[in-house]
Amino acid sequence: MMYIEIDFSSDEAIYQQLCNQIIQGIAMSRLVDGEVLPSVRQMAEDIGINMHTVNKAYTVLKQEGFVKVDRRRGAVVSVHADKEKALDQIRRDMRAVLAEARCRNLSREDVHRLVDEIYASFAEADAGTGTDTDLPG
Amino acid sequence: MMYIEIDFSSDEAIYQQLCNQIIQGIAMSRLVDGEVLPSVRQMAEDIGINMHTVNKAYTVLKQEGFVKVDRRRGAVVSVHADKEKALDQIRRDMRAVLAEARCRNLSREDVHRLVDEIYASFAEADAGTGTDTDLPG
DNA sequence: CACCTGTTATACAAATCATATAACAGGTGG
DNA sequence: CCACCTGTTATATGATTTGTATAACAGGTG
Repeated sequence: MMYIEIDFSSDEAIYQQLCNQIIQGIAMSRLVDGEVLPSVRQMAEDIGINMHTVNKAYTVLKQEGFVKVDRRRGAVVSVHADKEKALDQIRRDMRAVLAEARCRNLSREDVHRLVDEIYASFAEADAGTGTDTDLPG
Repeated sequence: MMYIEIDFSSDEAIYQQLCNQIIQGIAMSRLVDGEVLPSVRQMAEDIGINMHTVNKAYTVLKQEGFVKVDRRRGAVVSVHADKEKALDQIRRDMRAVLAEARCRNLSREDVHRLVDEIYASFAEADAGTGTDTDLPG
């Protein structure tokens, strides 16, 4: 199972951090389609938080289509989302980030480099798994 | 003054929406360095929200270096932020957005196109102002 | 039938969000 | 000096969110 690390001093909600880390885990192929996440009780015990906080994270992930629930197994990674459906949300979020970036005098090229850097870091952990990526070199 | 539009049914906090729209206004050069924002009381009345909600937004913008306060004039747009100081936050936010994008099967090239599209939209309103941009064509 | 899943119902404390009324400190202009 | 404008602060209140806690329920497995 992948490492989950929660920053309890962060202003970001615990369930939100958990969601983000799982999504990033999927992006890095540390979590692959069909993989079973730890049960809400197990995950809660591992991290040292309440069961309901984990459940809330799973519920959000389910609503956003990152996991599906199999009653016999539990929460299963399931990435069958199409581009178009989620694009609106991504566009909104991206717009906010880019507005800040532009105010900080980051050029379009700077952002491209940052995107490449992060996408590369996603694929790094993915190197030996045989998964195909969109990466150059 | 630029248009501010609040979505009261949104799950995003009002002061947060206000911050984002002002930052996007700066990114689009609808708000330029030295420009005076409406007073907290005026802005609150215009939008139909409480003075303190506006004040909270201004306080956040001040802490993040987007405005400075001139006691005689009020909140003044002031973008003197260096790249490096704010880069960590941008990198974190960008990483979260890109993780979701990659899970939605957006390729690196797709993201580049999205970035170009948004950056272009920033510069559009900026077209007749003589401000130099990083845009191609 | 025990045992594992997610899920739901309550309840509770703490924090956040938005509102409201009121006052204070500093700068401007009549 | 005095109204008048700024941001700012102090309190208070109500709604919502967050996280925790105990407990129970429904469905699938062995």
